[in-house]
Amino acid sequence: MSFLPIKRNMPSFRTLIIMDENKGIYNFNEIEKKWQNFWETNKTFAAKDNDPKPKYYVLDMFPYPSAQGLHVGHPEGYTASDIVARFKRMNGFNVLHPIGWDAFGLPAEQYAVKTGTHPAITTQQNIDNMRRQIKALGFSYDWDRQVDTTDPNYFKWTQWIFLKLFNSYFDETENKAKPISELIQNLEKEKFYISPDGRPVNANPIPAVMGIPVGNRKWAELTKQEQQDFLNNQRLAYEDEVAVNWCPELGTVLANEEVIGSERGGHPVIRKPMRQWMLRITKYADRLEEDLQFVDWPQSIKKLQTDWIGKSIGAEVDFKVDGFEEIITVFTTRPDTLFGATYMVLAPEHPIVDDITTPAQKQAIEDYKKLASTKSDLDRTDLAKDKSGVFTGAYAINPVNEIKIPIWISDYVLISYGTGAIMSVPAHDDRDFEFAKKFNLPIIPVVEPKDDKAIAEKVEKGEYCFSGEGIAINSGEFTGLPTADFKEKITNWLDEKGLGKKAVNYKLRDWLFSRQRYWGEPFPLLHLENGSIIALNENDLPLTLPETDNFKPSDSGQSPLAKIENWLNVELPNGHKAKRETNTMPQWAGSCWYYLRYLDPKNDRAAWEKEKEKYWMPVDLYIGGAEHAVLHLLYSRFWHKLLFDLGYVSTPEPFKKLINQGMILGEDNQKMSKSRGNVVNPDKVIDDYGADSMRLYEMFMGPLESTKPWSMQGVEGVHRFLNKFWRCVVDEQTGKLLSSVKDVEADEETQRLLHQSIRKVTQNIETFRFNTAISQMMIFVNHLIKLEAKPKKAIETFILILSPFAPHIAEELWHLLGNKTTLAYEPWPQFDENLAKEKEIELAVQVLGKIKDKIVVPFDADEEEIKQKALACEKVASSIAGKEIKKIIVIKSRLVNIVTG
RNA sequence: GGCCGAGUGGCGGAAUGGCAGACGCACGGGAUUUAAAAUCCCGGGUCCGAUAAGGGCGUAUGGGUUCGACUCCCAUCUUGGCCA
Repeated sequence: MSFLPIKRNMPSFRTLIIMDENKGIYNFNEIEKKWQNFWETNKTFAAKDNDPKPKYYVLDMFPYPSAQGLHVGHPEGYTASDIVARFKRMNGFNVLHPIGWDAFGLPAEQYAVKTGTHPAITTQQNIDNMRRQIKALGFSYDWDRQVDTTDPNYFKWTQWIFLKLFNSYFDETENKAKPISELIQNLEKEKFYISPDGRPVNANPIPAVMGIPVGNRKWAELTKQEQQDFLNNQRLAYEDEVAVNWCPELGTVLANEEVIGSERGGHPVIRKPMRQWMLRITKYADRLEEDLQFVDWPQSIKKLQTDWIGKSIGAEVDFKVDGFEEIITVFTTRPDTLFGATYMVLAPEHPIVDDITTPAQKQAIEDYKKLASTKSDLDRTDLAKDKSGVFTGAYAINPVNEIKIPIWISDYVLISYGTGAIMSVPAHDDRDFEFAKKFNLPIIPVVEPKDDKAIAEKVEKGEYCFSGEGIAINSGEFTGLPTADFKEKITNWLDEKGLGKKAVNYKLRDWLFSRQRYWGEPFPLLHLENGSIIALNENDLPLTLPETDNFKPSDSGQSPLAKIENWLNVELPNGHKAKRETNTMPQWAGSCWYYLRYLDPKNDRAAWEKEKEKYWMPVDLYIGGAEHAVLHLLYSRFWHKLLFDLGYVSTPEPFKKLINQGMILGEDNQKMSKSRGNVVNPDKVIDDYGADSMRLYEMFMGPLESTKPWSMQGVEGVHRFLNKFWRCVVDEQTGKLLSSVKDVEADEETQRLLHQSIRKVTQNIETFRFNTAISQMMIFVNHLIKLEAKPKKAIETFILILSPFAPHIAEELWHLLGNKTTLAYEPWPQFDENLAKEKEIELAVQVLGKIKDKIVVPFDADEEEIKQKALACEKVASSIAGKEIKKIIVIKSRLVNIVTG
């Protein structure tokens, strides 16, 4: 007999236990390891392609393998999806439930800059660690389908999709992408001409009769350079000189969406014009917005995307500049306020600024431009800040009344929105109003609010800014029109006079797709000496990263790749020299399509096999954090639509149903962070309480989608529940089946509770309300433990409904009850409504909605019987004495309400 | 500033028009133990009653709809998230 310290269900307490007498305690560490090994060696959760069973694809947002490892927030979503995956398997579905690694990214690269360790090494270590952690939680992933975005066998296909973007154009008439080779063919055959504004247009059907429309040109008439430029203007991936968010500290540009994060990280961002790769996501703006109606996503996420796309309908209006040839075009959603435009504002970066600035203003304008370039869009549009700006000295002419209005520059106008120029209507736009007040510019009211007289008066005096709709005033021949009519009339009027046209504008910008980094997918492109760009052949993919030990970006904004000469310089088979593109793709690239690679992860001939795609897609359930509401989800949908247009995928949308798990706060109710010291380590929780307790607790905390604080004592609570159930089945001394577990028929109450539990757990899993499912299971176990003779059949059934939540203990007990194989594919128990019914029910008896008494009636009592019994109550009788009974409301199984007069 | 969500015991939460506080945590009392841990039993929204019986009040605040409101509507306050 030996005395050994055993880790048990008392994490903070070490004790000596006589081992022989405790063979049967709930040793979660051992059990969990055992079943994890079992599942792995038996490939229990391998998904079968082309199985006759109905398919179900449950996807988790794959993690970035950080050095910190798993956070307790990760297993929340992962547990929820795992419960659904296991539930669906038991319900006869062929389930695809994969995981992988979104492994490119800045942290590994920054670590490399600091230490010289290659990011691939750091990344691999982090993946190994995180995989260990995830495996320790017992998720039912098909591990043979893992993907790693940094693996050349993976990013080969990321590059392949990039080539699809590069080699496609967007056909406006069909509203879809097509191979650019088709466009070239049509141009060569002169089915298409090129319009004066550089768009491909259908050639006239009867050219012999009609001739070429004025201004249109044939492809052959263009110079080589013009052809190149034209194609670059059509490609869905194109190079452009844009004012970017340059972050000197990170040594890279950032997408607009990323700037906020960077600023929170304390890295300032400045505006800087640079040559960049862009993706023409704006071509898909309408479809990205419209197709949201087909997906089952939270309303809030759909709205975020709609707002991000930011479609607005208005007009483009041309303003002449007094004394110059140039014309300034502005976009406005309120063309009805044109008569109230008293000045114009250009973004400081607007190309016309230098041309029109008068000598006297030159210095002031220069200084202001410099100042503005150091601010990000966020700083510039911040309403809380003071408006600033400088007069250029030039005047524009308002096309509706020929009045000269001063042209200013100000950083509240962004070059990236609309045309980079606005007409200012201070009477009806808050920011214009503030600006006009500050610089003493005239305010002319042109819209009168309909209902509120007091406000109307103030608006007329120029004391109040009214941005709503109303009736036009001071607007020449248009005076008296309601806003909506006015908009339409003036837009037509402008169009007729050639002064403007109807226009749609989007907040969504083309996607800035290049980063000046090492640790990302290289672009499969070559720059020839003559300045043209050619794409690598698909057969030449993957283009891998060169080895180096210097990961520092240059100060000029070039990627570390630009310094690696033997990779950079290429000689083509024809002897021409070329340089590789030195930018790399942003982290979003790999995550844009990973859900497709899971379908066929080892395929080296194609990104995925079409048949497999047809079988598995779309993703039925996608669970992940709400922080990806606009970025990842919008980008993926964009790529998916491209692939759909080109025929590589069969569904227009990738993710059918989406659920966001809520945030988990620290025990102090604050966001978990290292600096606060409130971070919970999943390894420690699993060590002390086991994976099953961890999983169960994460689901028991509250509704999946809400934010909620962590509580170690809460973990202990669910751990006690598992322990209790263990003791319902296992003799703690011997480790054998408890002698009170017998092959007996369950009594009526046990039967009822069991079927109520099956019903509740089934329904709750279907509606993702895991917390109440667990409560119900606790109620059942609280009952079961009191039974002298515990019916074996009922226990078996209960194990099955517990198994998606706590799979290890379920498998172990299932095995102990004499079952020979895994329960992962056992049929899900069905409930019987009759058995779940209560025999007698208690009803509350109310008089005028106030509870007076309670009665007990048989389940199937009819209304009349219930009424009589309710009226017979003594307390009821006394409170209705002397009053007329108007009606009696009977809600079966709930209550009776007696309404008196 | 805009949009979205949330406010229920000491705490996490349950009840989505029908008995408010299921289930769990923490707490108090008891059993078991030499003692503890673990386990089991009992208790509990709050106020007035005596520690009882009984009753009043109670789901952020104020109003409304309804036989009946935590639940629906309007306003206000607080708070979280996202965006600017």
